[in-house]
Amino acid sequence: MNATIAYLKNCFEQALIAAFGNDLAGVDPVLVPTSNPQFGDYQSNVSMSLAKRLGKAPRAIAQDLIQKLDLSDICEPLEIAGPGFINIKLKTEYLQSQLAAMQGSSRLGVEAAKNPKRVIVDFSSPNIAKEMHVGHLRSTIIGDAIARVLEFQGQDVLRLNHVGDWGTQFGMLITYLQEVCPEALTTADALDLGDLVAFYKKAKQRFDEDPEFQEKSRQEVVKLQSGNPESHRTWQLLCDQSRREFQVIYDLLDICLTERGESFYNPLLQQVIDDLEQTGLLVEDQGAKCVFLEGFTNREGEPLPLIVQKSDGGYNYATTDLAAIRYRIQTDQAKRMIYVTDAGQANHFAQVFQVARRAGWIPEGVEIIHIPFGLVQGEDGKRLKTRSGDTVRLRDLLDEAIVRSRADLETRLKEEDRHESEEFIAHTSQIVGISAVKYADLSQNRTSNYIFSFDKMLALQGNTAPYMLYAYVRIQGISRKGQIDFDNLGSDLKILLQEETEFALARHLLQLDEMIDQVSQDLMPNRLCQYLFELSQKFNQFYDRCPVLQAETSVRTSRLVLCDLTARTLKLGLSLLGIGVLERM
RNA sequence: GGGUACUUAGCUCAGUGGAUAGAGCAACCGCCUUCUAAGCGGUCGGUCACAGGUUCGAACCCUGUAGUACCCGCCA
Repeated sequence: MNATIAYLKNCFEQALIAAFGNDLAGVDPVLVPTSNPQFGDYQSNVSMSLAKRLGKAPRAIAQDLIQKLDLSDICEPLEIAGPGFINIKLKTEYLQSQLAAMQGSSRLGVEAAKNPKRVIVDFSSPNIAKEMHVGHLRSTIIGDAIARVLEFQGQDVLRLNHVGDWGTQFGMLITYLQEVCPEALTTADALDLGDLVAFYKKAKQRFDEDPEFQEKSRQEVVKLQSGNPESHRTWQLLCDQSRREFQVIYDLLDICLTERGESFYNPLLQQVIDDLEQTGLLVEDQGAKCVFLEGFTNREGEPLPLIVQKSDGGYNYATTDLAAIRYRIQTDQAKRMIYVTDAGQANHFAQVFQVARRAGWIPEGVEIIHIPFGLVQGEDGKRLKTRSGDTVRLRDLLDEAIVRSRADLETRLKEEDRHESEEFIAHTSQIVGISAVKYADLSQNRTSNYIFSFDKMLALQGNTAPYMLYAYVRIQGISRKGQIDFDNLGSDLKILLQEETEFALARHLLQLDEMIDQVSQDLMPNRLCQYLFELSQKFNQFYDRCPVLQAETSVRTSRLVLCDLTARTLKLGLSLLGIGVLERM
């Protein structure tokens, strides 16, 4: 547990000073989990790195260091191995007591943050008047998982949905609707959102080829942005409708967001320009107001501008993003701002962050980071499309996952001659299907592109959601069979570690808090997935080797605690990924 | 042309300075009178794109080369 590594680190730091003098104060003892269980639990690699500095052989350094260390309360005697590694093996009694403490903790031994910070996670961000599509999948799933991990830590998390609810698309759309479907401008739900999307595409086409239409659209935007009541009402209608459609998907995914779209920052945009002017960063170029960037150049090697006010006086997304940064710092009091968008926007954010920094808008101690992720690709390695070449609607994608998982389940029920209620089948298929989609996405290193495959994510074996859900179900099976109430196993339970698989499982369980701490720092949910997958594997190995219910009383109790801890860890870990568990499947 | 990211087993991917580079899938071989075999064990499989450099130690850091993807002045 964290407490363990922190304790060891402290001991090593003192031993370094005791052995080699005050010069070594502040040297990192390089304590890491061992690369191989045969080396124990942790290893220190500090001796090798000090060889040159101290002018001694690494093994001799390790020897000197060990003499100043007394860890006999929690560790077996330290061992020096290879070129000078110091291997640390925790005592069995220590592991057992740590497990008992974990068992008695409602947070499984994971401490809450001591100084909670206001953190903003900006994710999902679909566009009004368009449907959510596969492009929104990763931001939504990854952003939610990151928010959940930080919330579990006790951070004060604000989940913001920066929806595209402003801008030129509305001018086009309103102009087009005036022509073909005027009732949609004044009546709620006169159109299906799907139709709206089709209209949007046609409007865009008209916009691109018809100058007269273009001009009308621009005027519509101006009308809207200048607060014309009629335009505003139409805009409101379109937004409401889209919002309800988004909510269907968020409900299906069990994701909570606070909507604060681009329009929210509208009243703040002029101030951004004025303040940039004040700082002296603002330059007028070809009629547009911009800030010239450092480290970004065009074809000719000249500095690239970030345009914050177009030559027609309009603002663009850079302006909105700058206004949002200011608002989030000044009003929301954010100390950490996390933007979960695709890697293609890396440039844009680097530029906007640079301007905000140079303008002095990001105070000391405020962190602002872009969390990029790669494309979702089809099995052909190209951007994921439907067979007809269209963008894949998120709704269709999720429905298909559920339909497929239901088909799998029904086949299985038939094979095993099991009979289950419609409610059970529907619920199980939904959890399995949605979990599979989420887990497949999260288990991948987010920075790389990822190949979407229903067959792989729904596979019952391997690093998939169903495999882990099954491990959880197995534990619930023990509970049912033995009529065990895991919540009331009793107090003062003794844990006895004897078998290899018990030790492996126990050691893994005790790494939970390190894992969560790491994910909260590097914001890589795939590490948590890896941890949970390995936990499931280690549990299945234990389950295979160690009978639980038939064991004699003291062993049985101890193994029941291991089962309970595994189940609770899986449930917690999966919940941080936005994935629910099942009692049976 | 510039920028950013990527290139690891047949396939999909982990592994952001430590010991013999790992997992899943696929293929093959075993294990159900015993808590759900949706499981477990085993075999096979690698010039970590290539070439230099830094380091006691490099898949990982630096430089260069090749390939792939994405981005590059008034869309978001």
